[in-house]
Amino acid sequence: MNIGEAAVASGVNPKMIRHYESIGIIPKAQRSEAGYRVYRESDVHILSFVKKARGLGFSMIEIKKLVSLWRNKTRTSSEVKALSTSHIKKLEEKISELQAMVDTLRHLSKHCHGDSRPNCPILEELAN
Amino acid sequence: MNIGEAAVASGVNPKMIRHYESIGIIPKAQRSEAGYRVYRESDVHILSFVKKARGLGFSMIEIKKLVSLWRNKTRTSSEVKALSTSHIKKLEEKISELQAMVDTLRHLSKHCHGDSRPNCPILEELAN
DNA sequence: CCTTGACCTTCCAATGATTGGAAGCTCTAT
DNA sequence: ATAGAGCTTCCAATCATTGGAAGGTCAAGG
Repeated sequence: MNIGEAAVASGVNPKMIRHYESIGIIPKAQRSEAGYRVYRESDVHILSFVKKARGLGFSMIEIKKLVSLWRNKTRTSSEVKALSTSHIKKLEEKISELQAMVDTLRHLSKHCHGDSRPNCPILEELAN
Repeated sequence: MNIGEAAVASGVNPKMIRHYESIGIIPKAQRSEAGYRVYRESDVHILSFVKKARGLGFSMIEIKKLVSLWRNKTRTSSEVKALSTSHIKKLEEKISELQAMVDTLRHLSKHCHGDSRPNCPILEELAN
């Protein structure tokens, strides 16, 4: 499989596949005589894994750990769970932060006439 | 006021003040004979405005618009409200996205024993 | 056989907001 | 006079991703 085919098969585009290789997330692909990267099913499997993990918001560093845990048959599920739990915590902190912004903005917007007059509680709040 | 004093007064550190100047968020500060940036109360006021807007998650581009609306006495509150509303929408989309991740992860974590065994539904999910 | 176009390679750069450091100048206080 | 704090500019790194340029390779069709 060429990188383009692996990209279609995994849902990770060629640019990112090369990038993941360069930062060590995935092992260095074998090369054809002409220097083209060559992929097997197992490589596509790793790429799909990475894609799913990205979809759950894990950082590349965390994904590197997840991949190595996945590959390591002597891992303990507690290691995986710890990684997941701490990630959930970070996500929830971020959500709280964003929700607080929304709450503030909603409150301010509610009191903004939104008409042709210049008077606006949103700007007033920012200015104080 | 020097940049350091303006930083304390506004809560925006000197590095960021220079950065905001360089990208045109705030007007270019006047200079002392020695080339030091000199700030007045009104400059600090803008900086505080920017800081508050950042705290509400607005992007620098949006903040640039907000500052210009704030400075423009012929603005309409509908312009401000539109900016705020579209920002709220983006925030809520982000929250939904993060919440979906949390939901999935919580579900997977719940079924993960988190003990010394290697078996782990989190990895299994990522691998499928 | 040769050309065309699609694909591959590497390298460099940009995004957005922030932070860090280096090298060098200015100010203040001792 | 000198030390130390603060200022200046410039360059670089973060994080994940995307874009482009310049050049090599492959497969198909004339």
